[in-house]
This record gives sequence, structure tokens and C-alpha cells, in this order.
Amino acid sequence: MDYLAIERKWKKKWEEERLDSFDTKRADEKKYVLEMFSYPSGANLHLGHWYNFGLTDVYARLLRMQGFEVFHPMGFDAFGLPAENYAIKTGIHPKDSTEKNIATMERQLKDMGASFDWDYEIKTCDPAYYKWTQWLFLQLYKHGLAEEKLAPVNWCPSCNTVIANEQVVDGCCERCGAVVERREMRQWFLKITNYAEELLSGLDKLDWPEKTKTMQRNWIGKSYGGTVTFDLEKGGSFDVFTTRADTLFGCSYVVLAPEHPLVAKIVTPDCRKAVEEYKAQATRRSEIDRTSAVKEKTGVFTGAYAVNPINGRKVPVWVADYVLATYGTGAVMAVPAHDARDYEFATKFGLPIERVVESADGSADELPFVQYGRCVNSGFADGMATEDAKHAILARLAGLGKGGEKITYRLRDWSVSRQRYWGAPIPMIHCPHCGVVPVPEEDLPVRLPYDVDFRPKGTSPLGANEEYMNCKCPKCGGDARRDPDTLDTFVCSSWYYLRYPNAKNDKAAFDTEWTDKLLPVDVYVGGAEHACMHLLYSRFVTKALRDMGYLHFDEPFLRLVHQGVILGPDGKRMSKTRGNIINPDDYVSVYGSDVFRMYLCFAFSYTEGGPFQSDGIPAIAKYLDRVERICGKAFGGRGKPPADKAKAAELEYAVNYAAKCCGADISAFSFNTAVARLMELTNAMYKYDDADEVLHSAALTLIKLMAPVTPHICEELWERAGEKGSVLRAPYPVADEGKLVRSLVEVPVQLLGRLKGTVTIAPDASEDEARAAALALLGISDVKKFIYKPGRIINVIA
RNA sequence: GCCCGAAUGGCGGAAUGGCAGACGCGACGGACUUAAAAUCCGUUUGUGGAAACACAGUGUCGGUUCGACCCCGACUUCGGGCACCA
Repeated sequence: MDYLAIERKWKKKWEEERLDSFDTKRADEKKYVLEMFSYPSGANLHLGHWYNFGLTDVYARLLRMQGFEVFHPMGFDAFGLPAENYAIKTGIHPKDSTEKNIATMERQLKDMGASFDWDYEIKTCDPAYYKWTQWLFLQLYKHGLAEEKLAPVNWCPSCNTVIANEQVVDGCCERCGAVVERREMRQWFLKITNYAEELLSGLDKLDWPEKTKTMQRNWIGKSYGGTVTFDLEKGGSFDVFTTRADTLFGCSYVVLAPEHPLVAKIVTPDCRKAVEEYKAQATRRSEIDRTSAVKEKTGVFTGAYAVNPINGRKVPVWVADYVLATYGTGAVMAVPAHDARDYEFATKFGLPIERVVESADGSADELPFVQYGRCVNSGFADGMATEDAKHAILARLAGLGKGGEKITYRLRDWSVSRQRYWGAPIPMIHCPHCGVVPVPEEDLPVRLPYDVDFRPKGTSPLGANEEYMNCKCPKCGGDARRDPDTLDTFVCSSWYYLRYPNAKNDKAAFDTEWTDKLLPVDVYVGGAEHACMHLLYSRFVTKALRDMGYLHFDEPFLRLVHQGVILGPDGKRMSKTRGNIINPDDYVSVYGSDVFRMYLCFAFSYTEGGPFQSDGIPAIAKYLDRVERICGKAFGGRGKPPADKAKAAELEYAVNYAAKCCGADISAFSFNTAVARLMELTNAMYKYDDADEVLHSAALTLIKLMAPVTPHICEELWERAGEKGSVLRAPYPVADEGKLVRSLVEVPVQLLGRLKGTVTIAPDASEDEARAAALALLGISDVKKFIYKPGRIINVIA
């Protein structure tokens, strides 16, 4: 078959007929199918795009044949760091490179034969889009969900700029190699933690992969524990958070994070130098590094002492970087006998280690003993089980006004300020008189100026553009300055699924009634690497907008599917340095998009991915030629009754089995098994070999079953068959269950769990019948136990 | 380090706790052909055996079960994420 010519022919026809456009009048039967939109980084679509978009399109096309009105838009997540880095390197403006990349990708996406409705396209770098990203930020601000606070950033002292985590390699700047420091800067945060509880509980009702839900649960990290207030010997106090209040009697020192504001206040003169040095050193370590259990613990004594509220004991206050300022209260009570990190630390620095928990059976296991047990050396709590002691001790503290029960989340607020050029400007104004003032909504968008020196020089790129920075305060009219930062691109992508149905709306970010109708997204498909960030941010934004009354659903994505990663032929992740990058165009230009799509369907388990091996592509082309040949033969069989009824029934069984499986498999994103069933049906047709009406009907069913996978080719075969209209709008075949009932089945017979043979009996044969057949096969008569699952298994225990 | 996955023939992969290896690639054999290609048909987990058949077999070790690729525990290796790549 001339795949390329066939594709050209049908693409043209579909475009003329606007076959893929979304019919808004049929919105009641809508299915919103969405792929994570693409980042226009390289110039060409890569294999991952094909795998995500091409195969999700198979699913979208199935839904259309099943009678749904599918909303399937496409767009670009166009702001971001790579374009800016590219600009710094080459001098090509991010807007220019991005627009060029988008133009290329749009053309390739159209060539892909995917059924996107381009009328709803969005680009996040378009002012018509980011106007509403800024609007979103303002709504969050107005509802108390955006606030400014100090937070650490990676600072390269040599490049004189903030750099991304990704650009930090072994603690050094990837560009210049200088040691990266952490610096505190004022930044905007979105208060996602306000929604921690609902983000956690809402997971239960989502049709998402269990592993993704688990990852989000762990990311949110709810933990039940308590706070304990330690008074300082010289006045003042601080709280620690602990999940093991039962061990409080064994607390022999306390530790503050180096960034803890109290450190500077309490440190004694003789310790100040060491503490300052330690703090400076801590700014050069990453969190992953700091919390690593294998790296040696470091820390210094502050010279200060605090009082353990449960027993009045004086304990030293240390500073150590294994305590993070961002989790809990930034301070921990150390119980070396029952915590591995504290144990290691105490051993190193000669701090007391005192057992306060022993095993429930009273045995004294080795320290550190981190399991639950019962309290010893713990005053009133002696003998209590861990769980009871936690509550009892926290209750006692509550009575003293020194703490109590507390739930903490690991989830942190979302930092959205970026000291970068290529992003949506933050629509806030800093006025010397009025303080922080939001840009009035009618003044949106705050346009990103084109002429900006985006090379690193110590400030945000926009901060050096006086024309941009200087503005009037909307409140007092006086001279004021804009916020020089741009928004994290995750803000842009946290709401784009709401914008698609409203892509052309210039009055609002989205129309509430229309959005309530089209959303939530029914199926969302994208990489598992987004499990905790993008997917959590989107859920947060949806819930926040719901609480503001802008929409009336709780979750943006009802069902989620992750595609796997396609590796290079060497089984390694594709990368330029490895030189193992596969360019889909090399194959698509030879075999066409249908063959390539079917190859991608068949060669991988969709959610697992795996190594690319090109052998499979000609194999698919051969298979499709095989389909063409048998269909050509079958089309001549129209109206000819079958000569052999039993043989015809076998083919009809195969037809109905394929019909039963294909739709279900595609719905489950099990594309490889769907294609396997198509191949089985094709094999059955070859075996049948009589050009009669049974073969003719089988061919028509095969074409319809296959149409979502190879739409152009099936459209061509459908036309050759003399059928009217587009096969892509023909109803997807449904199995006739009656044709799938068999009067006899082979049932495996096991003796003591080992397979000995099969017996052919009715699928609903009684236990006595099955027993008789099995014993005859085995040639035995004594049976201790007989296990029989009709139609499935017989196991004889003799 | 922490969180989450994955591991099945020569290869890609398939299997609601019930005949492991569907479907395909590759390989081998046959038919057709002067020949080749293409096509059609067949064989193909390993070991032993002429065969019937027997034994072994789903990363490693252990457990639960009449029965385990599947459930549980420990481990090994590989992959994703770890909050400023998206």
C-alpha cells in the first residue's frame, strides 16, 4: 500500500469536512480527553510526543466511534528556562526561538494525523493567555492565598544570578563551576498548604494510578504528633514538632536548623564564631545532601540551654543541618536512644544516650531502638505502650501549657517567584507609601517587554528595564515599581485545562457555566514525572477557584494515565550525549503516521515504555499489507452464503472475540493487546479463506476495530469496500455475546497442583461430572480433596 | 539518603491467585519460483529423550496457599521524583 499517498488523500478530505472539530451543541455527550501540553524546546516532535499524543489519539478516536463528542485540544507550555538559557548562549530572543519551535511543532502535530481541534489552541506565552494567568494570581492574592516571604534560592556568586536546582551540579554552578550558595530572597508563595487536607482526602475518589496517589499522599506527608515547648534558660522559648512524644523523657539535647531565627539570638559569645561558620557552610549544602542518612552528621553547640518541660531537665541547644527549617517548626528534640540520626549525632559529639523505650516483651534490644514498645525511665508514663504514652505525655504538656497534639504536613507552600525573564510577569506593584499593591484587573495584562537584557547580572532581568519597572501606584498615584520577577511556569500550566474550552474568550479567563459543562477532564494522559508537582498544583488551583465560586467541581482530572518512557535502542534514556536519539520523522516519512502509530501501540506496554527497536516498524507495514490483501478478497464475498456453517461459526467467534477485546483494551490504554487481537482476527480470516459474506462481514468489522489505530488506512479500505461515510464515524463494533458461548471447553487438570492434562467438558459442568472426567484422565479413584472452578481449573489432591 | 515503580524465552511483550510465554520480531523448516524477493503454511523456553514423556523455569532468598509471574517479608539491579527543568 502507498501509505503516504493514502494519508495525504484522507488528511485533505478530513480537513475539508472539519471532521475533528468539536460540536459545542453536543456538549452533553462530551468526553474531554487531554494530553499534557508540550514544551516547545527542541524544534521537532520527539518520540515521547508521538507516544503520548499519537496513542491518546487512538483512545480519542475510539470514543468518537462509540458516540461521544470528544473535546481534544492541543497547545503549548511556552514559557520556561530552556528558551532563556538558549537565549543566553546564542543571543536568540526566547520569544523568537519559541515561536519558531511552535510553528514547526504545529505543522508536525497536524501531520501526525491526530484529531486535535486547533480552534482551541493555546500558548501560555501569548498575552491573551498570560493575562489570565496574572488574573489567576490576583484572585489567589485577593483570597489570601498568595503571600510574600523570605525563602532560600540557589545563588551563583560568579554568574551573579539565581540558578535553578537543575543547574546545580554537585553543589556547583553548571555554567561556571563556582560553588553555589543559598540566599534568602523575598518571594511570592501560593498557600497550597491551606488545602493539604483536602488534597489528601480527595485522592480517594480519583481514578488515578495507585502509585501516583501514593506518591502524592507521601508528598503531602500528613503526620500525627505533637508540639513540645522548650523554654530557654535565659528567657524565650521555641516549639519542636515530634511524632514520638512518648520518648520525651529520653530527650538529651535539642537541635535547631541553621536557618532558625532563634539561633542568632541565643548563641553565646564563645560559640558565636563556630555557629556563624557553620551557618555559612550549611548554605552550601543541598537538602538532599543534608538529610542523607549515610553522610556524616555535622553540628555545633550554641552554648545555650533549654528546659525539657516534662521533667525540668536542662538540655543543650545545638545547631545541625540535618534539621530543615522548612519542615515542622525547624527544631527537633533529640532522643538518641530511639532515633537513628540522633543516635549517630549523639555518639559523634558525646551527648547522653538514655533508653526510655523497651520492646513490648521487655527485652532490651540494641540501641537505637526505633520501634514501638513500652516506656521505661519515663516517670508517670512508665509501662505505657508507645501509642498511649504519646497521648498521655502530650495531654500532660497541654495541661502545663507547654504543647499538645498537632498534625503536621510535609507539604510546603508553593514558591512562584522566578528571577527570570521568560515567564508571565507578576502583576504586583511595590509602592513606597502603600506597600504591595495588586495591578488592577482592568490593566491586565502586564506585558512582558521584548527589549530586555536577559543575561545574568545580579538582578531579575526585568529589574534592569527602567521603562518596565517604573509605574504609578494604582492606589495613591505616586511613583512605584513593578515586581521584577516572573511566575513559575507551573502557574501557567496549573489552569490551562480550564482555558482550552474558553480559548477565544477575551472577557474572562473562563466562562463558569461553560467550564462546568466541559470540565472536569475525563482522561488526562502524561508522564509520571509530574505526579507530585504539576498534578498537585492543578488540583490546588481547581479547589481554590471553586471556593471563590468561579467553578463548581472539586477535581480537574477524573482519570489519569501515565505513559511510559521510550528508551533508546541501547535500553538507556535517550540523550544527545549518548547519541541514541531516535527521530520519529525518519520512520514517518517512509512508512507514514498510521504505521508508526500502530508500531508504538504494539511494541510497548503503554504505561511501562521500554527500548525502541526499529525492526517492529516494517513488521507493522507487512501486517497492514496483509490486512489489505485479505480485505480485497473479502470484499468480493458480499452476499455469498457460507458453504461450511461450522467453519463460519469459528470465524464469527474470532470476530466477536476481537470486538469484545479491542474496545476494552484501548479504553484501558492496553494498545499492544488490542493490536494483538486485531492480528488474531486477521489470522483467523486467512485460515477461513472462503470469499463469502461471513469473510466480508469480518473484514468490515476488522476495519472498524482498527480505525482508531490506523485511521487513514482504514478510511481507504472502508471506501474500497464500498461503504458510505467515514469509518471514523461508524459505530464501534460491540460483541454479540451469544456467538462467544462455547458448548465445550478444555479445562486443565492438576494433581497436587501439578498439571497432568486437560479434559473437555461443558463450561458449566457439575462438580460430579468434572470429578469423573478428571479421575478418568488421571486413572485414580482415591481423592482427599477436589478443587473445581468451572471452566477454569480442576485440582485433585489424592 | 527518602518516596514511588519495574525485573518473564535470542528480542519486544501477554497472562481476574488457576494450562507461563498470547501477539509479534528474529531464527529454522516447508510450499510457490529457473532463481531470488514477495507471499502462504508450519516449528521455535531450557535440559534429557526417536517419541510418549520427565525434570527445570517468570532477578535472588524465604514465606502464605490445593495452586504464586501475581499475595507477604528480606535482598539485588535498573528507572522516575525529591519542591527553581517541565
